[in-house]
Amino acid sequence: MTENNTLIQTGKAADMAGVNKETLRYYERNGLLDVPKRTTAGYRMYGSKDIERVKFIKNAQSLGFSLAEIKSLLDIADGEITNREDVRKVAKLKLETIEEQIEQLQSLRSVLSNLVQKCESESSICNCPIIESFSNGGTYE
Amino acid sequence: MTENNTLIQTGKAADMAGVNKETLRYYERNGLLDVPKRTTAGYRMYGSKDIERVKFIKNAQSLGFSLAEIKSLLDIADGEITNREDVRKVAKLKLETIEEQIEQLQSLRSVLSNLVQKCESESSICNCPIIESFSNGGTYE
DNA sequence: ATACATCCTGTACTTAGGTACAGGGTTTCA
DNA sequence: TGAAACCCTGTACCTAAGTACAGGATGTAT
Repeated sequence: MTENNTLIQTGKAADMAGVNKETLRYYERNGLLDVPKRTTAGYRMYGSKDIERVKFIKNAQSLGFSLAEIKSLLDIADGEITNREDVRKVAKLKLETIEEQIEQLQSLRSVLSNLVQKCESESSICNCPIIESFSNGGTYE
Repeated sequence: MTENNTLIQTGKAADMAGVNKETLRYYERNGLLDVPKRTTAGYRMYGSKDIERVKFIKNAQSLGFSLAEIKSLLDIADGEITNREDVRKVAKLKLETIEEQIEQLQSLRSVLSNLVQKCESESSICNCPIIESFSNGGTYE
């Protein structure tokens, strides 16, 4: 295992995770991050897991998940939801969302790449139907 | 073509697009929606294209795009960006983003579906590594 | 002709997700 | 031993993306 148990303080941790120091405090306040260990002087000390976790949060955010949704995802991962039924229920719901998102992104991708190709070959301004093909491409009625 | 040229007013349009009336005004103010036709009394009248457009915006938002990004996407579709070079540049950039997002979602999907399966078969609480497999699964250093 | 649902404009408020001090305590290094 | 470079808490502020009036006009059904 590539475990690394050295602890670092707020500034470094924030840099490594690619966020602001205050963001770490904010996530802590909102239960997205465990309360970290402290030195006797009260300095927060973070481990590599914490940094991974923050990166995960940022990733998930860029995919359109809200912090509340991300929290529920992390709660599953943490085993904080102890009822097996609940785990399955939540995970399955997320799975459905994710599958829809993938489909929509794929449809958007094909439209865009089509557009790029047309723009590369044709000489007239291409009036491609991004909206038409996407706004109904998903799972909306 | 399944064209439908009947115009409807704000309340109905908002309902059909699944948004608040004020949101339509907000989008109009921010250039995401064309200024609509008006009756002599000043009532806004929307067509089916407008509704599609709003649905598109909502879709794209749920995928993590900001309104600013969506606007640039729509500007391409509208042919508002007239320089072919620019169209290609913007579209290609978006394409890259989209591809990354798809990859990340796929990786998250596999972790989650794995989790669901394990939860269905094993009897101990599964401490699955959602974070580990996802926080570095993308294109982050 | 009057009630009731809609619409208009403008401005103010709200929520999520941070970000930025102010005022004060450590640690480190010369 | 004191300046630099960290850290702490609390509170205030900020941006994006809406959402909610207030105060007034319009349209429609009885």
